[in-house]
Amino acid sequence: MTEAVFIWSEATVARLKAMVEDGGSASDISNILGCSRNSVIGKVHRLGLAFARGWGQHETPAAKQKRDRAIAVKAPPRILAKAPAPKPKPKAPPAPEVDPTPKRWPKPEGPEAVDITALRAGLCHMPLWSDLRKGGLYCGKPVAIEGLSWCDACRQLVYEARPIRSQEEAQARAQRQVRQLARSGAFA
DNA sequence: CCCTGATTCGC
DNA sequence: GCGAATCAGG
Repeated sequence: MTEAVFIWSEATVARLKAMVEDGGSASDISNILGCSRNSVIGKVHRLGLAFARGWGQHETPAAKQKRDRAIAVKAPPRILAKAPAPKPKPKAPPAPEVDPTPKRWPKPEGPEAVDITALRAGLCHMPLWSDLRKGGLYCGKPVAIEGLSWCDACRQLVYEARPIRSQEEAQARAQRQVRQLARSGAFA
């Protein structure tokens, strides 16, 4: 069995960047990406990036709650108390129109894509796939919650932790998928 | 001792 | 370039 070797692929680096920008800690990111904390710190350093908070600074509870809430876009309204809700429901409620698996990388270009000069709070900060080397376009879609760095679709991409089996296999699969998506017009 | 990020240095 | 070991602050 070939040992799984972690590789900083372009996609992985994009996820790293996004999470760093979002204020994620080295530990958080390493757990999600499946590598060591030192690996994340070292990579961030070599990329010339910086973590949102400085040295030894623990995330303030307020900031953490805000970020956690932003990440957990759904779920907040927990109704544990037996609310005497009137519960009208005169007619069949429409099913949630949320696509459970929007597993597609954002389009390389689009009407909302912005460059670094136009990127601002409230717009999705997700770096767009293959244009990283071309000067960098960002998703630019409005975010759902203030303080959030990405739109829903991009957030799901970033926080989708993948178990690492064979790196070569994973990369080959990813490249195959990208080519197929390109052919099918997913980026068009 | 927990957490955090920073730095070094052999690979 | 990578990251374990080590260092340093909260």
